[in-house]
Amino acid sequence: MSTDPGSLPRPRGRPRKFDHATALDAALRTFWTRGYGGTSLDDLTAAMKMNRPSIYAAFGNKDAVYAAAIERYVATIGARYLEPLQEPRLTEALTGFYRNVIDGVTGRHGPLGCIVACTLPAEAGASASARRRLARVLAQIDGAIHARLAAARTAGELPADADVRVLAQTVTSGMLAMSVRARAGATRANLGKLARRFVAAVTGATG
Amino acid sequence: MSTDPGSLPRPRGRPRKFDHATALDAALRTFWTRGYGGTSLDDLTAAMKMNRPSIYAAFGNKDAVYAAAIERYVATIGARYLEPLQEPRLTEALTGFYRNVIDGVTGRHGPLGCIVACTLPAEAGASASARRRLARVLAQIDGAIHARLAAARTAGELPADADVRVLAQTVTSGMLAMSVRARAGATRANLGKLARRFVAAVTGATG
DNA sequence: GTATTTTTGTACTGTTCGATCTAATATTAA
DNA sequence: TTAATATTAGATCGAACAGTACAAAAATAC
Repeated sequence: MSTDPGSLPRPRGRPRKFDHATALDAALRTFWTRGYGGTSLDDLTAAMKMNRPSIYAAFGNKDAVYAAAIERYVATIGARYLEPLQEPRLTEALTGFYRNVIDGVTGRHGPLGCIVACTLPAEAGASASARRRLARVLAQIDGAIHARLAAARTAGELPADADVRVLAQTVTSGMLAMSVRARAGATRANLGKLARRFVAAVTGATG
Repeated sequence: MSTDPGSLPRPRGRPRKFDHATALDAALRTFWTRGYGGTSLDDLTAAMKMNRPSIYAAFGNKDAVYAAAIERYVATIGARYLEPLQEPRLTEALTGFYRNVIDGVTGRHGPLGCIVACTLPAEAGASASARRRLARVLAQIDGAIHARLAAARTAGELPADADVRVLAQTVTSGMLAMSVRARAGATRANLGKLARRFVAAVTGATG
């Protein structure tokens, strides 16, 4: 789409050598692996293939790159986790959710675990902004799952008196735990069993 | 007990100014709050009230202090979490487990969350030893709960075909998630509801 | 062409990092 | 008292850190 002849004319100065999204993905991977404190600007310049002034001009300081990386993770990989929630039947929606989570945290497409569950809590202990960011992301996921469970309750797939707020937090909790376990080296098969247990616990099936 | 007249004679040189356990507790609190990468040796000297050479003589390097702090956490606070598992009835055992977890992670006796769930995963992404340490602690907790669930199954409190291995991982998963949620500011009341849901999910009660 | 604008690449800033060297200090043993 | 021993305290090491100044480079505008 950048080669669209009808798009805006090229800007004035020397053209950028980097692609914003590609560079941010590289930064994401680095923070995801090494955490915030374990990532240096030399690590970032190497991974992003940008020199320091370019990074500062494009993103701000190190904190801002980390924040942008978290947002990128949520908008891309996190969003993929939530996609299966649109499945018509609740059991399949939750099973698909966990399937995508397990696929995302077991290292096939990136580092082990999830950048939110594995690196943000470490920063949240001393940084109020990190704590707020963590709370916001958790609330976002809880909210998305809560909406799906409320719909399931309306559809009669859950008891009318089910506390869907707590159930939604239970589903998210399974995801957080799987992320930490994957970071420790848990196998896909093991996490799959755990996922079935969580699905059964929420839908009420006897697992 | 250090004033016991029958104890060993005082060692030869200048007496130590610090108490080992007290200094380690101070280091634990610091790592727990700020994470490994966020804690500097200046932070440690200030918290432990020891100068650098004394820290190095007593513990080794920064990594060794962190490792000792994790072990101290597991042996003291972590052990307290597991104590209620000795309750005769499974529901009370698990309820007590989560009660102690919530008490431990919501900041009344220390920083928010748990040093294992909130700081170790960040290091585990780039450090094989941290990953092994994380895996070992998780296996330890899973194992303790597994033993309790196996006993409950024998006692008829769980179905004979219950997969107590996965159920144990489910219980631990609840703890991990509560730790991360507490780090983000979750209230005791909220975590209490979540705990009841986890207990019900494992014991089979309809929650 | 020439001027203007924006990015790049390198060198550099002062600071902070983990770790150590050295000497003063405080105890026991003889 | 004297010697031996172990810890404390402060200074200091080279390396790594986050962030920036500055000039060369590469494009557009006129």
